[in-house]
Amino acid sequence: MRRIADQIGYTATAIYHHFHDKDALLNELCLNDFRALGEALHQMERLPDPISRLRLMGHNYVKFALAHPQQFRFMFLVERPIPGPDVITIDPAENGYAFLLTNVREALELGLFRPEFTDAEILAQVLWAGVHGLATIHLTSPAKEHPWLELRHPETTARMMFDIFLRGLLRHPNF
Amino acid sequence: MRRIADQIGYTATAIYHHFHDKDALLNELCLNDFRALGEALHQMERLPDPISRLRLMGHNYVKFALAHPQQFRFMFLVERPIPGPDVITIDPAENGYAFLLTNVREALELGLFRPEFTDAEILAQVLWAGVHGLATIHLTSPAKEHPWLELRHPETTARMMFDIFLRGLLRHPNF
DNA sequence: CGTGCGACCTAACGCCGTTATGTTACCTGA
DNA sequence: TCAGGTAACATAACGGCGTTAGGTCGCACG
Repeated sequence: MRRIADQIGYTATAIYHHFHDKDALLNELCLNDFRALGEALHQMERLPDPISRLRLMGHNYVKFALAHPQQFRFMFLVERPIPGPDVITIDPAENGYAFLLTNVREALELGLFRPEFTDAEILAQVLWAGVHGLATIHLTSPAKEHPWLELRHPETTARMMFDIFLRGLLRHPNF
Repeated sequence: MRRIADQIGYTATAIYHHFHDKDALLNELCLNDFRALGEALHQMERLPDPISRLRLMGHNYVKFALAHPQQFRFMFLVERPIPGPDVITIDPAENGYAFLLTNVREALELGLFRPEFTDAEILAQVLWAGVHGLATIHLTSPAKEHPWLELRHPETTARMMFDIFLRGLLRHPNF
């Protein structure tokens, strides 16, 4: 808090007139990052094909994590009292998960997936887990330090992951 | 450190005679957890089929994370100076990733995967990312607090993830 | 013109990791 | 046998942290 205060030209106590405590401040900053991620995800030329949109979303997710490692770590890897239900909006334009869900639903309704897949929620979570795990590993792994782990280029790995996922998911894989 | 010392019946400074600083102590504990994870992963009836082994490994990974959330968080989600290359062994029996890698290699050599897949390392990382992301999401998500995210049962999600992965990977999916 | 209030400060509290400086019990070699 | 070294602890204190109590100042408003 003192260091933040120094950087913005105030004393630490001044911050407490605007935020209840450190967590409240961090949550506010974190919420900002979530909005940035949501924007990064749905910021794409409005592709007609939901499958292409899913691909691009995954790509953007990994790209965001690698381009803004501090923010990503901050959003998902730092233990912090979770913000109340009120602060995270449900608008797909801002909430990345909701946006993912609508795209999965669209693909489901178009009958693009194999018939055994019917639950959009669980499919969305499988897809999210894939890219999230990839991002997390690349952000937290002691990469260069340990020769037994040769981390492949994240975007290449992501592309391969999408290929595997989609071949497993799609009724008629066209690649 | 003071609280740890209290719990073990010593003063905080006594700890500094056995560990250089707090990080050294935490790294030692963390290493312990990594060994436990490695053991949990390769602790399976020696299945003849590498695909079944991969499935079971993934299942065990998620199960470990959910059964020992503190340890898992501690291993992967807590920022901490990374331990030197010397402390993590390369023996597949202890190192979970190495064990994953050998199983992927075996499946590759048996020609179980589609021909476009040749790099064991990148395949292992895709598989790891999947279960790791799933575990991470379930350990860090504000789950019940946010109605817009209906987290499905992790083991069910994991099974569906394996099905999708394997259908995308295998030359002859038999399910 | 007085009052209230928001924005900010100084000083201090209690907690934390860490260190300087003992103290004690035991082992070891002449 | 005993002097000296050493391992295993302790006490007291340091600096830094988040946080709070209390005070100052300027401005809006009846």
